[in-house]
Amino acid sequence: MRWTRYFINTLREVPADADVVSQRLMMRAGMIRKVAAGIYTYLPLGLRSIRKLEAIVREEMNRAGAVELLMPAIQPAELWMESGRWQKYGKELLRIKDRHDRDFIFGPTHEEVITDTVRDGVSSYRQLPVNLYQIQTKFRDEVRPRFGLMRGREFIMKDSYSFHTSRESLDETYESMRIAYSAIFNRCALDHVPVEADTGNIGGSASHEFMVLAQSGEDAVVSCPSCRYGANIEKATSKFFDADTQPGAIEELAPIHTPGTKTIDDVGRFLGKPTSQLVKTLVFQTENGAVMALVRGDREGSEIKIKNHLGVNMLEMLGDADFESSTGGPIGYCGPVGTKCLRVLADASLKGRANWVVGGNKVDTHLSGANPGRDFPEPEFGDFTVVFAGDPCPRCGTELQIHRGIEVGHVFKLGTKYSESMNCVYLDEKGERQPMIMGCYGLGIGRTVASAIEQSHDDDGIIWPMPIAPFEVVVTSVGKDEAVVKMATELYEKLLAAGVDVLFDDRDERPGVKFKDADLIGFPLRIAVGAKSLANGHVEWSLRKDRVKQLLSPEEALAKTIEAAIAN
RNA sequence: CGGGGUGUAGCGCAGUCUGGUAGCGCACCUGCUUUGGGAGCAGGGGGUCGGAGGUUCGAAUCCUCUCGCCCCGACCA
Repeated sequence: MRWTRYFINTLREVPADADVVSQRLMMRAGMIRKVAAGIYTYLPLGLRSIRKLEAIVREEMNRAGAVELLMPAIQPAELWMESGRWQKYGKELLRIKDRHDRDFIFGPTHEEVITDTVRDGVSSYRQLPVNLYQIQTKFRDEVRPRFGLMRGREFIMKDSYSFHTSRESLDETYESMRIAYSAIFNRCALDHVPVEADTGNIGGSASHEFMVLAQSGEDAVVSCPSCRYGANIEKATSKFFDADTQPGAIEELAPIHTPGTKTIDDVGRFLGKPTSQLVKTLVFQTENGAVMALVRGDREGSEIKIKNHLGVNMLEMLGDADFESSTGGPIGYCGPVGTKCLRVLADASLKGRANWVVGGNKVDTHLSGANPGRDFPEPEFGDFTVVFAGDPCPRCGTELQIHRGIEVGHVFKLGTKYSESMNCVYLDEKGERQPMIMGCYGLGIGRTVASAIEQSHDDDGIIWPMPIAPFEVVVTSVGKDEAVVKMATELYEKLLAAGVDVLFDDRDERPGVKFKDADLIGFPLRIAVGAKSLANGHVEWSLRKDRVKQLLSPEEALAKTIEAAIAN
């Protein structure tokens, strides 16, 4: 491809609304163009990288035994009503009506359609397992789209769904998908880590996310530096020891006058005790009513963990308005003794501890010597707190670390959630109807490309990993000298003939402009042809990643380029 | 959904307070000079100032409504 015949528009200035590096560079390099919030055009250069990644994904999916199909972006509401997600999915579901006023949605994911497809096409255990995938544009009406391709409302995703007759079979496919995902990210030279994850809106029993570690990541990843433990902070646990707490003698329940101590820090200061020895009370509103969660004073409650434990759809901090009527105590002095809350949860770090200091459900009053089982009903113990950096690893006890990460892939064991609600069954060897056991596997295409840029760039532009670079090589002619143009054209044509993905910068521009553009777009290899070096029989060969220039004969440059390009 | 900000040429911005009919840089076109890391000079094209309504002799500027976009929070694949 010749630059002058292509469609590239690089920007010297950064668009004002781009705030992460991948978005800035993709916009400046002319790869994407914003059309509306979270909605982008993939310009020719950007589309090339997307297509290259898609090809890699197809290869690895096919290798893993998955079979490609393509489902519609638009889906009838009935399927979503059947699975129950028409109500549950919320405002992110982009809903539309057709001319007959019938309800449809733009698909954010395809569990419903694939389940409908498979229940129709599979009736015997002999046809299972099957693993189907597609690469397609998804729609999620995000509350706050941002960061370019990182969080769009319209985005390209690879999604696969597998159907099985047994847990073991699901485990096998799940494992093969995890291997395929790692292979894909490795081929893109992405520094990634698989971690345990919450299942969120999709549901199911187990799930892992593939995280690319990057400062701009929107997720927090907890990892252990010595064993392989890694988890999204939503899911992460720690082996949390409470060394300070010895059961000791059981005290009597006694009120303490604690005027003006609304926060846990106030109480700690007032009583002269570290907050770790106090109990913090959190109250949430759910669709079933108010719920209380008790955590150690120096820890933070995890809404996701609490929500999962309760099995509710809605969980939010209880507002001021109906606080007292729901809990029986004022804000700041709320506690488990005599509470009106329906359920009381307590973090595992409190288990076995005696003589709790808790809110007294009366203004300016706390209670000491509160003992579960005696002074208030035994709470439901569980892991309800957020892991902090430095907490002991749940597996080996080493201090955990927390990093920012970008979620580029997510695999789930769905079990029978959709097959049961949607009656997706097969006949087993005995002729009995059984729900299929399902798995699903998502991979964000645009997000992966953006992540590659997040991980690999410098002040001048993108440094592409060769496999997803829009072009592998740029041939830059420097000046209009006849011999230069002739040599550059010849090199370009030979590279083309050798099957190398090459762009010929044949523009009538000053060298500085061409080099700056080449660095910005980030072609992994560059051959520059200029009059001075050509007079000595040389062209200049360099890699984008180190920009070390080598003077080579045209033949050597050609051979080296072909070797480097074909190598991947 | 709450809070804050912003909308003027393809991109980055000034002009708005104090009303007088739109400007700068980049990009683009023409010419000359230049030519190995975003050239110089000269000339030129391009904007219903987000939209609607109002006030006024006159509105980018003041008022009302509305829409888009951005940030923080809440929420969430």
